[in-house]
Amino acid sequence: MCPVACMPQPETRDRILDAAEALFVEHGFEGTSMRVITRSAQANLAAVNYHFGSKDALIQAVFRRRLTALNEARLAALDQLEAQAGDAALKPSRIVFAFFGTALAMAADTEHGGATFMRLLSRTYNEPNAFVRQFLAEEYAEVMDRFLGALFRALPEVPRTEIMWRFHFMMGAMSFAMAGIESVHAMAGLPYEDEDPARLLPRLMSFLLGGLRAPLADLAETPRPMMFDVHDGIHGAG
Amino acid sequence: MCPVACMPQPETRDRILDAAEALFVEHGFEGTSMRVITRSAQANLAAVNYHFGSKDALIQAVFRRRLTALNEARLAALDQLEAQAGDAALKPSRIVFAFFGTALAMAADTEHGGATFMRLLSRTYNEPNAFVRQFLAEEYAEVMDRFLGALFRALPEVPRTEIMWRFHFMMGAMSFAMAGIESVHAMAGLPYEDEDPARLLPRLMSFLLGGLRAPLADLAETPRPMMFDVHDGIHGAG
DNA sequence: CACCATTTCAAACGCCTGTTTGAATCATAC
DNA sequence: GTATGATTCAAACAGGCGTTTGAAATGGTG
Repeated sequence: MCPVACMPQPETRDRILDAAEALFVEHGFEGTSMRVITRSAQANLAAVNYHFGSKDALIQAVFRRRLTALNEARLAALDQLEAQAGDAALKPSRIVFAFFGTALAMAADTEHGGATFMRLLSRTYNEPNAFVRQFLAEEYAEVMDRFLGALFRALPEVPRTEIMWRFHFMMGAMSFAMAGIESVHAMAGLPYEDEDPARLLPRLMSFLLGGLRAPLADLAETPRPMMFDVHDGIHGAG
Repeated sequence: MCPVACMPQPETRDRILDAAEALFVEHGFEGTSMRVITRSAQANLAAVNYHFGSKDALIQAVFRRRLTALNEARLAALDQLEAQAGDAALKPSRIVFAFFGTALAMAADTEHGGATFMRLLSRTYNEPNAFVRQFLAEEYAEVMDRFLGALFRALPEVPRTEIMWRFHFMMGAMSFAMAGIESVHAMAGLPYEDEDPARLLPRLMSFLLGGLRAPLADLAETPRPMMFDVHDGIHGAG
């Protein structure tokens, strides 16, 4: 029998989690077979089903291992903000920083695997797999609720729909930031120049806050003519 | 023999392309089998290999069918800008609009399948599958080169690396814009409210230009203390 | 009509998938 | 030493995968 004291888990479990995390980033969930995972983790094929029950449960475990900590850190940062502010209104930039700065702090942690995980997480936000999507939605529910609510209160004059969209846009920018600049270099046919990851946070924050503070779009002022030219161009070519 | 009465059903090739496009959006490339594609297209299983050669070739065909037109429209819009400007410098906002406005114009075209395709394209930008990634990079090479070059010339005082990063961030925001607001509603546990897609373009453009015009980040002014608090929080919890 | 290229079709191919099984191994407790 | 539960292991399972095959059906042309 194994008493609660023997928490030092057999390391097989963790080796599998590490291997799966790295392989999922590289080849996606469906593109990564259990045989590749277990071989990479130097474990037996049946070990995944023994320790986790199924491949889907393994995917959940990979996320839960780090996502719980990340979201708790986010909530803690928001708690601290609200405690400091007292009854005063929170600055939107502080709220944004509490959410995205926390994520980038984990992404900058290359030693404990946080960087790998954040690349996986950002790539998974729009995962086609329905099971993964619902799982992520549940994991994010509380954090989203708290941060959107804080932004609603901080920007009472801005329509809530507008705030949700801008938060969505910010998530997209962060997602691509996590993925790295390599794709831009590749698509532009440029050689890849290594970047200092420490510069990513200020770069992204500056961009995010610029977008958040941008004047609200006035539908009447949209430059329609060019829009329609382009539209016709697409139809003509297609 | 098929009399005139029987509907002029689109050719098998096109039915397969349409079915594959829609299914790829929903379940990804690896999650969509040839059997599901051909059944959905009401075609024989062997039809894909007959018409396209392989599943990979089908994926390429799905993209090429619309991506070529999209990128040609983008280049045409940039050509027009440069012709109008003559020797004068281009306004960065115009360049951004030529790139992203064109994409959103296609995304707004729900009747010809442009909307479906743009959702697929935006999700595929960070595809793990190496084959798809390289194919996309090649398809994008010329457009990326032209637009980045235009931005470099329009913003000579801004470091090129900074411009590339911001362009990357903008791509991320657009990618999530294409995916729709549903995920935010789902993650926040809110009911999904249908949105007017016509409002998406001004919303996104306002955000993108706000981000593009944001002051350049000053590394020295990064709010370090909070950053480290959060960082420690993550380590402590993990 | 026959001819011929194009397209469809059912069936099979070999390989890979996630999962299960039952025995072997290990570590600990009595 | 032996009993006990946890873990590993090789082997097999049923089923799905992309692809190939060769014959049947189709449609236009001389």
